[in-house]
Amino acid sequence: MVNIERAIKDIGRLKKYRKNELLFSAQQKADGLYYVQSGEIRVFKMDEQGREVEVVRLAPGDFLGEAILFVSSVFPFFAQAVKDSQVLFFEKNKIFKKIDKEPSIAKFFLNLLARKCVILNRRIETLDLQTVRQRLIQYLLLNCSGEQQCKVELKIKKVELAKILGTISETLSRNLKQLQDEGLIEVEGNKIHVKNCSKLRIELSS
Amino acid sequence: MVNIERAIKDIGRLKKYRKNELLFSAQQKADGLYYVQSGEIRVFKMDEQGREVEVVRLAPGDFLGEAILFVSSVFPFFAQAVKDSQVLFFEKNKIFKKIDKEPSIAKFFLNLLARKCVILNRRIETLDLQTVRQRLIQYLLLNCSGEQQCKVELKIKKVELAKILGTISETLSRNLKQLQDEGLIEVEGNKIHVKNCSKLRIELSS
DNA sequence: TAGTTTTTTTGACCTAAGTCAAGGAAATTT
DNA sequence: AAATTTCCTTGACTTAGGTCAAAAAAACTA
Repeated sequence: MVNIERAIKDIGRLKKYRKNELLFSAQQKADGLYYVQSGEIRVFKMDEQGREVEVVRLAPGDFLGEAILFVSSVFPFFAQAVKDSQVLFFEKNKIFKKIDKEPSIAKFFLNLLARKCVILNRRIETLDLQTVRQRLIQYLLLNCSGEQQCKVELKIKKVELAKILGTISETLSRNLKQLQDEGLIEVEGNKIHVKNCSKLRIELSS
Repeated sequence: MVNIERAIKDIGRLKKYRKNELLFSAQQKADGLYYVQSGEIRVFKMDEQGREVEVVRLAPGDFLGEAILFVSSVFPFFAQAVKDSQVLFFEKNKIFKKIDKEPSIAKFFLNLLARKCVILNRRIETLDLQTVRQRLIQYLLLNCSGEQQCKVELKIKKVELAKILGTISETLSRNLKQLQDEGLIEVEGNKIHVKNCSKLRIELSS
């Protein structure tokens, strides 16, 4: 697997973007995919009023445009560097040529897309839960470290977490307080200590 | 592309299931993927209380287990024939061997997974909309036929549609009525005539 | 066609969660 | 350390949408 990773990076071309620079715009032909090496990339859409609606933020290690590439069309969103960033750009033609010669490359991308599907499915399952409380609990359980020490350290702002959970910061704040009052968690800044995993788990499935 | 489809079907093994028969159970090792040729397959999970929670229903032409296969693990759900059904079963090993010899097969599956990602993304976008009304409008706009004749013929029960929209049938019913009272649509059984597409489109993006 | 079952709609009621507005608390900047 | 800005929490209010119960309408079955 290590060799494959290297083989793949070999086809990539290093690109550097300064803060606020656009990687690409919506409607632009998707002629490749990106891999974030450093920095931070903001992916967003634009609504009819011209307001920007953030879709996701990418950290080092994340891919961008994998799915679009293999359905061959245009990007449905914008991508912009939030900080100075380095990305690898993989040209569509190069990838396809490489796949023809090297099946393991194909398997790498198959695995990449499959994992993406799994992540998206999990996201849908979360959004399908009715209450913010349930979605928050699910988030905590999925993100807390090992069985014993159930701790979650938020690496994003609470406004962002609220968006992920399909709600707003006020409601998130109230729900966190509620769970704390019930003695189920302990909130301290951006660290959340889950005190009763099993009780939370039971609540999710009832 | 036709040849590829045929090549793929060649690796598949025809399997027949009678009504109510299980294709596989949760936790069972995912050693292949399925393609529905005829009949109807119900995919569901089981919660801690042993209640069945339906995930999706598959019609002829649908694939099942594509994503799971390429992350190599166990099925996270059950699959059961709702009617007598015929499916093609593709063994994992065979697919992987074929991919090694035939890159176009790899591309077929890459495309399949990529399209799945796009569908899942669209689903998430829908669920991210706050109100049932918005989600319903989005559904109508995405599913109505050509520009001129904006008609939607529901091929599923309204209870099912409600689930897709992340709500319940009562709320769906009320929302349909509301839109009708506003003169935006005309409901007649399972046919919905969208009378003012542009007005609906504007509402979505405000 | 009458009877039975399934699906959809309607009504009354209530709670989760959104909006608006205002304080606090952190983090940054000067 | 004071001043700003950004982020988070709280309170009062309102509403979308869920629950329960029952009626109406469709779809089957005999």
